[in-house]
Amino acid sequence: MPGKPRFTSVWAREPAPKRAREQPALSRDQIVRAALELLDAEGLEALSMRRLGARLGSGATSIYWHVANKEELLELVLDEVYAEARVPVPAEYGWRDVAAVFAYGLRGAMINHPWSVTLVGSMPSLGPNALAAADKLTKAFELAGFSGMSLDHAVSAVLAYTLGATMPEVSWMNTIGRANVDTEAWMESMRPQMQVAAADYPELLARYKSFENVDMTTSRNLCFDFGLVSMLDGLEARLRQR
Amino acid sequence: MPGKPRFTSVWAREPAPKRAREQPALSRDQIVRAALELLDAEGLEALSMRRLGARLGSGATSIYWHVANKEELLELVLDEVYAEARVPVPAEYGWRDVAAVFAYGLRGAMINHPWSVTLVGSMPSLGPNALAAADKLTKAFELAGFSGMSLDHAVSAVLAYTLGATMPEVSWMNTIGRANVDTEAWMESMRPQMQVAAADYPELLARYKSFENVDMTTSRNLCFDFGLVSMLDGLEARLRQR
DNA sequence: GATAGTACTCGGACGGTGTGCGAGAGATTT
DNA sequence: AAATCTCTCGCACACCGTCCGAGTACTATC
Repeated sequence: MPGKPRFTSVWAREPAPKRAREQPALSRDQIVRAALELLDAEGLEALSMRRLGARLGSGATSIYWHVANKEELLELVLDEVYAEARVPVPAEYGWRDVAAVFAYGLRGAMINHPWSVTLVGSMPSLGPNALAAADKLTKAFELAGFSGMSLDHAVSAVLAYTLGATMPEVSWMNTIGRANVDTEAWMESMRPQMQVAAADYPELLARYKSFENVDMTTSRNLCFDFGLVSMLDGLEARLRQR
Repeated sequence: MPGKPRFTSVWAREPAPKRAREQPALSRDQIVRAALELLDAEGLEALSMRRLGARLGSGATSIYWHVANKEELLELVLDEVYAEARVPVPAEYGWRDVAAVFAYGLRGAMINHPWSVTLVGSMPSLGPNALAAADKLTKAFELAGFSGMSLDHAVSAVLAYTLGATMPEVSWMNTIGRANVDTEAWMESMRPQMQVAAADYPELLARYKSFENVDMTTSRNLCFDFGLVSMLDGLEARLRQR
């Protein structure tokens, strides 16, 4: 009897049955680390169980002893990205600083691991590192005076903006090709297509043309900061009015 | 000679060579429509070229005459989601109303088509409908007094928040299972795992427990609204101070 | 009306994919 | 010594995206 569909996630299962043999030759951590390397080096679609097995010097199906699914493996790897975004301890900094450091940290981590943006769209982030980050953020906001529903909502808002702002950025970089760090070059290479695409929107095109000679990454940073500060300002207003 | 890697996207190619035969038996629109149906009915991983071909009553490979790639097909389908988010004409409403209607519209469209969240993480949104929405939003903001870089940044901020807030919501719903509209039921079914996952964060758990008896969807709506209004407030402050 | 060309359709095949299964190896426990 | 547990892995299955080339039907030209 299948019963009602249950909620499944790596985080709901025992991480490892036990420590039995001295050297299990393969371990969950090892697998996750190797997967991370492969992903960083060759991207999401280069990660197959066979390739991962080869990199680990073991059979492809051996992995399935330590991990139930490919999807579970991806959950584990995604949480590693959240680990890269450090959150300062709440008591020592103001809530705005905590939020900003976290936001920049998460953005940086996602940019460092471009494959992660595809994953955040595919699965919820319930890993220990994601939870820890959310918890610390919540504590900082609580200390600042947020309470009740507003507390959760404020945390969610910062998280949402950070994710939503970073995702298209990285998505862009992904389609351009990760090897191409030369921003000027790809800007040049895509202009003709851009004109075709935006032919119906002369204003939009004009705007993008005017950005040609500003550095792309700093421009992106400014844009991110603008939105982040706006969000924090909006939250602060809500904090003061009560 | 491969040359430098070019920027490729559906939107940069000729949409259809010409109209030659009376009834080409298959058309790009038809394909996109069928794909949409299949996606809505059975989700992203149920969409294969063979299944799509079968649904169209044609061979799987026939599709490749009208569409270069599966990925291109997905770009086309994703843009259809943006089409579902109507943006009121700028001149008749204030910028906040325009932004809010768009944000709610896009969120609704993504919730209606849960597979879309995976796609927005995988590819940039450069389709005509996405561009049209961005253009109208920009016009409304310009009318309101935003200018220069702030204009783009403000539009990006609203877009980013909307995407980032909706994505986790839908991601959640996806893993729970789309057929399960009964919010109470799945809330019940996942509580034990939730406790395991959040065992290290008693405060977090306590907070979620306190939400047990409020309706999940209205709670989500409130959360979305909170963040959106905060963002708009922040933007408005920036608008006034100059 | 014959001929050439264009616009499509489609079956077959190729090289991949995730993963269930069962046989086995080696250490530990009884 | 026997049984049990932990872990590895080759094989096989069903399915995937898509290249290729032959085949069909319609249009344009002579």
